[in-house]
Amino acid sequence: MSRNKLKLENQICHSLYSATNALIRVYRPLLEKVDLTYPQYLVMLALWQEDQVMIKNLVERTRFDAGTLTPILKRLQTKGLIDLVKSAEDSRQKEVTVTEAGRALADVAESIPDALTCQIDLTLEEAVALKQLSEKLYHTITSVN
Amino acid sequence: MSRNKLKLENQICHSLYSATNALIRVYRPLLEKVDLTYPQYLVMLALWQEDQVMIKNLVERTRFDAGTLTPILKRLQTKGLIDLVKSAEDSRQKEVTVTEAGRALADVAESIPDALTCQIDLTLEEAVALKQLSEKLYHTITSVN
DNA sequence: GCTAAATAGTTTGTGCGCAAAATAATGCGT
DNA sequence: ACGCATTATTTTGCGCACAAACTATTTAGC
Repeated sequence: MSRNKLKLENQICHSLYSATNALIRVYRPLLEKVDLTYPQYLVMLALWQEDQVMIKNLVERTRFDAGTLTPILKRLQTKGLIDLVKSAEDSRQKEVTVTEAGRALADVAESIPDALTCQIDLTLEEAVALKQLSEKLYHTITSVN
Repeated sequence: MSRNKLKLENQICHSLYSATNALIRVYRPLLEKVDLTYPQYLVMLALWQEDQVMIKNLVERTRFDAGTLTPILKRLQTKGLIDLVKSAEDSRQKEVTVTEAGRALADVAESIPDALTCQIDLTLEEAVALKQLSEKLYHTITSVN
């Protein structure tokens, strides 16, 4: 059997890729009630945990590319969910703050994680294993630098 | 501890999402020698296994949206790797065929899977588990319809 | 046989994802 | 103090990802 390694069904990345996209498709209707895309939601999750941080900090926590984050933040600002203020100490940096409206949105978002869990038919053990393996993959890849 | 469920580090999807993106970033330099993006590479993998198929068949096997696949196929055609011919029996359909140049590219692509494996530091068991869990997630999500 | 529904594929518009280049401000060496 | 590397962020350009609307063809119902 030649070219086994080139077989689509042997590609971990294809499974990971299609599962991720499918999962985000499940999120989409749930995120409609907060009017956020999944990447925007991730940024808000990070900010609900800790805001008044520089963009650099969000790059680390969300794992987004800086070039990706800039337009996302601009859209969140346009929606009135965050404020972006040039830092006084170091004017290269910008501080991101959640507005009152942005903070109020967290109440609406509270129901999303449970609603999602209902739609993915994995046991808790499977979910934890999947998360841990993904984390390990991410860290082994990004630490090779 | 309030809002635990909204914590970024409890989000499976964030781990999956960032791991997938990181993995595709590892692919990018490897795919340079065949001048393909990762999605284009996935389509070629599918076609190297079986071509002379309709686009519908590729939608199933690659799990790409039809609207995503159309421009990818157009680019592969522009590169001279595939031919697209309107079906004689059912002229709504198009048959996709790998050209000679497209088939020759498989020889170059042969080295990619091994090169990739070297860069991700997972054991075989972990890789298999990650793939199987991703597959299960994908299937439970997409069968809910 | 004609109309209505279904199917295959394309188009359009918005939003990432990211490499590479650009911009701007800070820090460092001497 | 002056130039030069570094750092933070933005811009540009291309390629997905996908919902929704559209086109063209085939199939089904009657």
